[in-house]
Amino acid sequence: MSQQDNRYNPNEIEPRWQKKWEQDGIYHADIDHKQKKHYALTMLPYPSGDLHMGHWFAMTPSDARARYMRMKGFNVMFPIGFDSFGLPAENAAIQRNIHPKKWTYANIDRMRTQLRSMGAMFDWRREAVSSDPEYYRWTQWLFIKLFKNGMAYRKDSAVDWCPNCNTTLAREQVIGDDRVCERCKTPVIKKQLEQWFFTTTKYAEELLNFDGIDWPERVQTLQTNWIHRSEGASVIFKTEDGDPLEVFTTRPDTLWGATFMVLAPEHPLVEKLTIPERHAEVHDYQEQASRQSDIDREAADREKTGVFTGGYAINPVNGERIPVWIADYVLMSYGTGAIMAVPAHDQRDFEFARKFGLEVRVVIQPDEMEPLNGETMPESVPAYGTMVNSGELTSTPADQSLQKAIAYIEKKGVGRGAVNYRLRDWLISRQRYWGAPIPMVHCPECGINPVSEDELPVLLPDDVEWRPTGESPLKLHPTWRHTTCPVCGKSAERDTDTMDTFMCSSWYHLRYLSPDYHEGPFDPAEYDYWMPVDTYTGGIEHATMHLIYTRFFHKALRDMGITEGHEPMLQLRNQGVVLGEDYEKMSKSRGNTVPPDALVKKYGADTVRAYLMFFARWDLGGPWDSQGIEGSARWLRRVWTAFTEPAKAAGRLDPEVASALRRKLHQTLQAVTDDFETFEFNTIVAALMELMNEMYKAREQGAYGSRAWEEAVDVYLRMMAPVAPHMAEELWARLGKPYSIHHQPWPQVDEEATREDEIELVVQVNGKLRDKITVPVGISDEAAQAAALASETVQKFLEGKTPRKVIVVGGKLVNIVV
RNA sequence: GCCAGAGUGGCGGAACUGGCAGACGCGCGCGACUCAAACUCGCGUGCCCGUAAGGGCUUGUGGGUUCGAUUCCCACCUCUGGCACCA
Repeated sequence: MSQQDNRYNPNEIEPRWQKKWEQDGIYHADIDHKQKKHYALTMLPYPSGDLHMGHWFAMTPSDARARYMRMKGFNVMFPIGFDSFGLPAENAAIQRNIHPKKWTYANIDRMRTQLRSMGAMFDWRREAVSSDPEYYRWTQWLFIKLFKNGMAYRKDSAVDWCPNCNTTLAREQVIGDDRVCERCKTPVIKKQLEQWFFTTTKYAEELLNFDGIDWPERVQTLQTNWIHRSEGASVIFKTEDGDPLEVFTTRPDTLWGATFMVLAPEHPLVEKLTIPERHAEVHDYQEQASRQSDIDREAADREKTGVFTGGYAINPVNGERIPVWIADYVLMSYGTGAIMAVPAHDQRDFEFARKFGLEVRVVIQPDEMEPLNGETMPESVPAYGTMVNSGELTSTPADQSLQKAIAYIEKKGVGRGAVNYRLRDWLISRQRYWGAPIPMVHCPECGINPVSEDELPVLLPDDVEWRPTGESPLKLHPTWRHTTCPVCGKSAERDTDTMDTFMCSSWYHLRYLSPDYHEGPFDPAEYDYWMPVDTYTGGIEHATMHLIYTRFFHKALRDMGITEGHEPMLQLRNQGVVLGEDYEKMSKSRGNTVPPDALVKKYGADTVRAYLMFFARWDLGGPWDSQGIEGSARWLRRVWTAFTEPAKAAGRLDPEVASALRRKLHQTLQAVTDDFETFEFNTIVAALMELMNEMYKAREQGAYGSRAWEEAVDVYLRMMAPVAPHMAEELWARLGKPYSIHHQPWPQVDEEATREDEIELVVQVNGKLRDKITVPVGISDEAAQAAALASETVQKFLEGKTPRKVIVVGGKLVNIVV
């Protein structure tokens, strides 16, 4: 072979193997009941145009892990697809006057090529594209199923609206302190609209339960906080007219301290409660509140505002007549939109009471405090204490007050213990074009009914004006919305909204099972074999969106008999974010993006993969370092040289060197195996680098060509195959080993070989390292102690004093205390 | 304010169950190869004092437990993320 042929040339090697793997279908995952299955899933990408570093960082370690599992003997399915409905396609259409479909599918084509360049083990036969009619047909079918089972419903309410995207958003898609749109970061506003919702709240309690799934603590916390369960009581007050006015409270033991009530300005009873003299004022306030953005309205430090309706309500525990106010600090969207105000024990109510001169009545007296005085107290006491001024319950101690209060209201029939959640139902309607049409028909006679299943999919028309007007583009289409009622057959109108794209991604893991299946969303045989997903990888930013939706979806489908089991994904692992070299988030506007394509061209995919696994902890991510990648490139070149060029120092091999090589090899194998299990990719590469350094030394000491060397090469290539699949395959082939390395089993650790026969005994005097002595493994504690005391250096530090105590840590360390 | 997560050399990061802090890599320094540069290879590289031998210090800060703490406990500081007038 010429010098030229021998050089490591990833640009020649990588496409060649990719082509061969594809031709041979070596990554096809088919049902095989003789093998244990492993469904490895990486979050599907949105086809935004180019694969960026974030995709590589998410996918290549996931791929390496999937490859490892395959070598461990699992039948691994690692599918890929595209979450291809969504706003960017429309925005591109508007900016560049190109059809969203054309833009999307061109991007998909480009990204397929880029994804192939990663050399991942994707089974492309299972690719699913959510904007394909054969995909969204089933998205629509699932919508209808949910509707028929009472889990999709319409509601008129104040919803979040993004004025830039011109569409409604789900509560989860409004983010941060300043309540901005998840996609475009524009502050959202409220609009009163009738929209479709899914009953996610029905599963609030179950979603809090993570038993049986191995998900990061962090995600569990985020979801738990998001769902925000609070325990308390629901209590029915009555207006003077006798209308029930239900409130939720976490402190039913403070009911006797309720000195007024506050309703959200939008509360339906406001109109009726308001006396004529107050009508104008109340109306003005309602107007003002409705115009305010959520940012203003929900700013916690804002001074309380509100107006008195002139109406009164009756406190059911003591029959007291208390004034009813409206204020924007009470939200229509949480609880019942009405609260009982207990100013003595709630800071918000306290501020409100002081501002408007309302009574502050103490009903809880903390045991360790001076008696509280409602008139003079400077702030509320959100307390734990003995009940006072509370009728029959006066003197109830703190630890029983809640329970007694609930029993009391239940006995009186004015309320009951209740649980409330912050989680809202999932708003699914979007007033945009590039999404799955909601398969419902509005008939003036028969109401709203689903399209009959055999007419699915309700196709998205190509010829629309997609400019965002605030109206659904489908509504503006001259003919599309006109149809006939599936019930009476008379003319009727289609729903012109499309679905939130999170709906498409809530079940894509099921479509991967059988993307060409026509009898249902997935083939039950495939489902039975592959589901649930064993390992799911993706970004943490989806914790309260996609990951809640997909869990909800699975549970809803389970209750309809479509899926089985309680959870769709057993194990979840999150990767962090690759930052730019300036430590800032990579973005085009900052100009700090690093294009993976250029790096692949310069270094090869294997180097890019290796560096992405090596440069940071996978779960944390970190700043890119364009010099750092040289280290990974160097490593691979060293491997190449070590395995392709004969050593200069061939010859006799010292048995010591051979067993040291075997020891290091099997120790590394142990470490690499452990790290694959725990997703610690950076130390996998580090361990392989370390072993290579040792192998270089052994090579120069005559190990080359020996049995130990052959074993090391064989095991080394298998270990690196998940990380650098192309180079491993190429070297494997050059060494005349059977195709393909990716069909080889993961090597077995030889425990015997990992054992050291000598150790360095660490000797400390008063906890400080003073000497290291080489002793045989398995040395007795007595012998270790004797050896330590015999050390000259130790004697020097003992300064003739007698040891007070000697601690021997078996085969590791001796600490002499004087 | 509440709930998570994280603070380790010039930099990215390592360290199993409380036992050699700084693996591996980047960068840097010295050397080999080369006419030269790049590549490659070898050696060194936490900080301070010291010519050296050697010594002292060191995992955000301050305490504690322990023979011994990056690791456990308490308090605090900083950063990141989430939630926040949620009754």
